[in-house]
Amino acid sequence: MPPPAPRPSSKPTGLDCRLAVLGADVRLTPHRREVFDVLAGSTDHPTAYEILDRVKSRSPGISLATVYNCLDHLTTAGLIKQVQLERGQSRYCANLHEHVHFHCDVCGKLIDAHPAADFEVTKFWSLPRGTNITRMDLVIRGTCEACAAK
Amino acid sequence: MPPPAPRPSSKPTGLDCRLAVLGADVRLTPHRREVFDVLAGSTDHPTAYEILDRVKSRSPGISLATVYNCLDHLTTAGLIKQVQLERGQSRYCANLHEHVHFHCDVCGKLIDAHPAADFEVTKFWSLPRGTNITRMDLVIRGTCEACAAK
DNA sequence: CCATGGAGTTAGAATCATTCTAATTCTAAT
DNA sequence: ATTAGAATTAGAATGATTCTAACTCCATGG
Repeated sequence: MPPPAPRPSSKPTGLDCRLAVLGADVRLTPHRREVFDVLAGSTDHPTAYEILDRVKSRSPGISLATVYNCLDHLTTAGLIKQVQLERGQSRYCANLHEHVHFHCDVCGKLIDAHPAADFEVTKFWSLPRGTNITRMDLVIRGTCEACAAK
Repeated sequence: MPPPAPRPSSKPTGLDCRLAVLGADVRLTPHRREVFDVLAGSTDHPTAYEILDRVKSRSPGISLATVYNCLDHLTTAGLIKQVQLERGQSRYCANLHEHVHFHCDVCGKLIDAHPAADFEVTKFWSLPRGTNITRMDLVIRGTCEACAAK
């Protein structure tokens, strides 16, 4: 069967508002908005389950499936980042400034590290000609201040 | 009860041989050896399950649990690296030269990228004083040569 | 205004990767 | 040979995520 004709994009009214400032293209439904707000108000890179817990205080009825759904939409739109450190749960982060992550091998804490100087991937690693780079995820690992002091 | 006295480290004989060249400290049992060999002979960063498949041709009886067990030991010993790109399966890599990974968002291919110049994390990202860095994992994302050409 | 359709939401089931458990086998040092 | 610790195993258990199918909501068009 033929693919369905693309639906004419509706004007942003009502729920169809967008975070224009950030150039993102998602409908910010109440749940998505709350998930985003919770994440924006957290600095500890919560897991999906932790986010559910925090969103519940405002929207008691929300389900984990919806949290995952919202997180996926927000990630696709570039409003948040998914951080995959190791096997198991993904963590999420709404720090939209350019940054990388430091992970303490001892206590497991995740710390944002902000750029001190401009950095160009291609200066340091060679990739096949024609490769198109869109972004990079850097995880620095070691022992954090507090754990190193012990 | 008192902790058991540390077992006197035995001399490497028989299976207790070690990959001295690499400075690793694991007993290389036949299975671990085979898992390592399969990985060393692969450039496609296989998953645990793919490794099982490949090892099976030599050791038909090996189980997935043993593959995971071997992979964990080899990873701990620093003989291989575990690469976590996204939710889902971990991938493994026996490229022991310093390198980072490029991941194609279109076809999912994972490519090793080798350093072209010396790189110091602390030149580019600021971390709290006292932080002790032991290693870093960089994933560059974008579109690979072949997919970009389309 | 009401009907329609698409997107959002939901609970719960299903899936998938990984880890655990308990029994068994192997290895190296008594 | 005996023994203790490590490795291995199958299968069960767990945990995170995704899927499914029903349901709701809103914007649009008749």
